[in-house]
Amino acid sequence: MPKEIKHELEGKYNPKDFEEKLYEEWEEKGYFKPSMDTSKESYCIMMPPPNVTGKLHMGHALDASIQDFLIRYKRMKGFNTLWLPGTDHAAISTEMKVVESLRNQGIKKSDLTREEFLEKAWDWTHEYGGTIQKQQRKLGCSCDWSRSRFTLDEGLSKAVETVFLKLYEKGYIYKGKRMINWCPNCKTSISDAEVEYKEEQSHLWYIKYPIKGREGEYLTVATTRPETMLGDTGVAVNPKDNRFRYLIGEKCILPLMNKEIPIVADPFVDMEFGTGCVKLTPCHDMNDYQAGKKNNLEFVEVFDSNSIMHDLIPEVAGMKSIDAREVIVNMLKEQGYLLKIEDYTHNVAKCERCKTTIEPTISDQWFVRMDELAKPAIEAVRSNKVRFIPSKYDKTYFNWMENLQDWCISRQLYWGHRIPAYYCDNCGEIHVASKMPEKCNKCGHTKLTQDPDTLDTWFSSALWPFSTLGWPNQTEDLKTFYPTNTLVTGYEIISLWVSRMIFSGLEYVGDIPFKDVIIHGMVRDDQGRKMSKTLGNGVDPLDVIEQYGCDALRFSLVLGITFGNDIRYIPAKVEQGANFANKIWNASKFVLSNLEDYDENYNIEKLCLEDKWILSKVNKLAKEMSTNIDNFDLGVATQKIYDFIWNEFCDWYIEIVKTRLYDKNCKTRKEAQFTLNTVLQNSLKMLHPIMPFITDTIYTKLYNNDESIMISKFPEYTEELNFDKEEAELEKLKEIIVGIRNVRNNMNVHPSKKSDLIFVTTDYESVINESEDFIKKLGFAENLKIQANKDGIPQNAISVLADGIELYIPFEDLVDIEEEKQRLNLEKEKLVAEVERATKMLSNPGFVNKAPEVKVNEEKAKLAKYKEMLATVEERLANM
RNA sequence: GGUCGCUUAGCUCAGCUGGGAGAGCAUCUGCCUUACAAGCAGGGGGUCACAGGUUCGAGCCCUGUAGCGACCACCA
Repeated sequence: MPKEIKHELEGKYNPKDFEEKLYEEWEEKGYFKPSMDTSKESYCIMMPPPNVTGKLHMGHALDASIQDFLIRYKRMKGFNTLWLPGTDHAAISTEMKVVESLRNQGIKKSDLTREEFLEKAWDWTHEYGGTIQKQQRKLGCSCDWSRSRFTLDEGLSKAVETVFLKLYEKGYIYKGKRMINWCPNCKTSISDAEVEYKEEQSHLWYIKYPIKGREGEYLTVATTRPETMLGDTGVAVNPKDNRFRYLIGEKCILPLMNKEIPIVADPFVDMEFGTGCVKLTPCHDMNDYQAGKKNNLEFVEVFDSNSIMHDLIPEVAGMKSIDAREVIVNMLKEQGYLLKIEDYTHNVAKCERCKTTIEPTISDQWFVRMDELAKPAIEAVRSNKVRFIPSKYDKTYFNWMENLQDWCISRQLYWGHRIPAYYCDNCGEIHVASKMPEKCNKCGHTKLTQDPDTLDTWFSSALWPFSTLGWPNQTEDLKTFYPTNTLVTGYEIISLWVSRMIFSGLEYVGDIPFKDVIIHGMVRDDQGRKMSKTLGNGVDPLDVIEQYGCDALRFSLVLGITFGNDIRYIPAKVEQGANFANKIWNASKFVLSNLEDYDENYNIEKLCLEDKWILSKVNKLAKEMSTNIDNFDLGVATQKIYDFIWNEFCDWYIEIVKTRLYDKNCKTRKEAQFTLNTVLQNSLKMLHPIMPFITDTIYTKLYNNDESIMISKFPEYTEELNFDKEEAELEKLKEIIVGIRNVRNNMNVHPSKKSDLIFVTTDYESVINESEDFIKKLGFAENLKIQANKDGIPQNAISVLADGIELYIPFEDLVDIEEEKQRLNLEKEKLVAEVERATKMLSNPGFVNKAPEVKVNEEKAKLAKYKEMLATVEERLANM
């Protein structure tokens, strides 16, 4: 039964009246779910999962606007469309927040058992997490919430475990001692990507290291961390450094420890910096670690993971390392080893989460060997199976993938996927399995303990494109939607996430995870600064929606967007979006109010010039927009539909057609109504992926049989609605009308003052006759006259010229001869310049011979036209 | 330090494989014309960072310079 539709819009444009309600309706009706019609091509986007702890920011709004644009477009194009949402457990980030909330209750993490802590963490997640998904609804995201996933849920954990076991079997996962970034506050290893550098004021301490067997000779090393000198096991110089070359292979004496350590050569040493000699502390510095391994140096730990000094010398044993520094510096000074102290500013590694200074530490961790995994992933992009848009990000990707270190995947956290490894309490044998083994398969001992560590949060997000579809099970969803089509994300996680999804998909599922990767920039404030808490310049998208509506925000984010570059959040652009929405609202209100007697029995043969013009335009636009969107030129597509609706449909067509609507007896009234209804509908459809709410609200009031614009068909180009001739003719009339407006504006004529219009033309008589009504209205005219020559035109009439039509406006009382002369002279000047330019181009043999013929002909036509117009102007001037 | 990018109207930005410089906002002028003053009609405003080069022709291609930015690496 068809529902009762009121074909009218009430009140002013107020997005709050309908946006939220409409979203609920869409969701209820199941429009967000894929059709699962397998005869149709499928289209799938996996939403980059925001952190459960996250709060919606402009970056999300941009991300969502782009993805929803593509999804709604493809859905309307008939694809079996899935946009799958979800959230990430965000290991360290969430754990920190939970720890903080416990602290506020007076509970320390160490007071709780692992199980108790996890219980608290889940409670916290259920209470505070997931608000971001509620917020995403306000953005109009048409994702299938019934398929929403969480990286810690059962299915995804199963995928994580499967991958871990597979990689371990293949020998790609191993456990080993390596130097990692240790955060003494979070008490976990963190990845390079989670380290940030901050400039800090410090000192350089210059210390004397005497050379063994050469009385009085010594090397001077400069260090920012004198306390680590107790763990020095070598001194390095550059092999090309002539000052020290003779000492390579010799030994020097480590002060305070009285220990012989070797002098080695290593090219990493910068001869220009400091003294050119570097003390090597392999346990507490990345470079020293590498150099230590290369040169087979001893590894001596100076302090433990809590920064408590080991008992290397009794004076500092048990102290915090930072306190030990003072003691050691004093001792060096007293014993005459300290040469000088210099002020020095340098970059210090900090934990991204808690801002604590990172301690490079050697520790037992799990790693993934990357060499074999990287190869096919590099090839996938090189062969264009996976495409970056814009393509310049290929380089970022290759640069990262070709210089990969093994990936440290273990974290000393509770919140995450626990590593499925079990150690025999007796012999220490490692068992990697999905369940705790009954007994040790080496010694038969029955007591085993699971590894306490969890996995890096990126380990699970790397599986996102297929774990969300049910992998490792061969589900219907997996078959239908994998590989997915488009990934939309920012450049900051190409290396952390995108690259890992690519090698994961290839390795585990045997196919790329997605075909196109759209990389958008960051949303910055109106001055180009990053939006940050500390600057307080962040703009909350929800506030913007509250003020202007979701449609306006979405419009502002995609208008003119070019991928790869950062964009600025400009409030004026949101206003532009709101104004646009308001314009559409009012235009639609007008259209609907003139459609009350709409009936479908219009006569297609009776379509007027302007009807064909606008139908032809909207028809072509459908093709252009599709091409643009298919090429991911979303900004261009948005600009085009905006221009069409405002500058063509509203400013011209509606104004033109008013005379036919107001006259109830007009013979072509029905055709006007048909055109209005059709063009408005098609425009709304094309705009829908950008501004979903207002378009559906209006669409359902118009005359059609669709339940919602969401499930209607995107307009397709059809040859039947291509009217090139009529388009050109109407453009000519527009030119004339603009000419009339110009004249009147220049002369300051009040709109209420009407005049006659005298057309001098032979070719356009029928066109002008047919369009008489609107030419009169838009041209402020009382009467129209058409004649083949200039007979009887008042001396002081003002001329307007268009290609093929001459128009005279007899402003008897108003025309000032001098003014008109001036105007004509200006016109003449312009035309002379045009003729000169065209002549010059056509007399240029290079142009005539080498430019495409079309261009040359175009230029010839222009020249002829300008010459003709110039002759007319000159004649008029002569007659004055 | 390595890599990539940016510089176009007062502001924020478009400008596709080279073929007469565009939008929005701001500004100026005239209009409350029965959808819309959150509007309508018109106007002004640009040596396309600078210097060379290629070309018949350069905002667009090449080289260099200056300023800005991002990513990666990180210096004891």
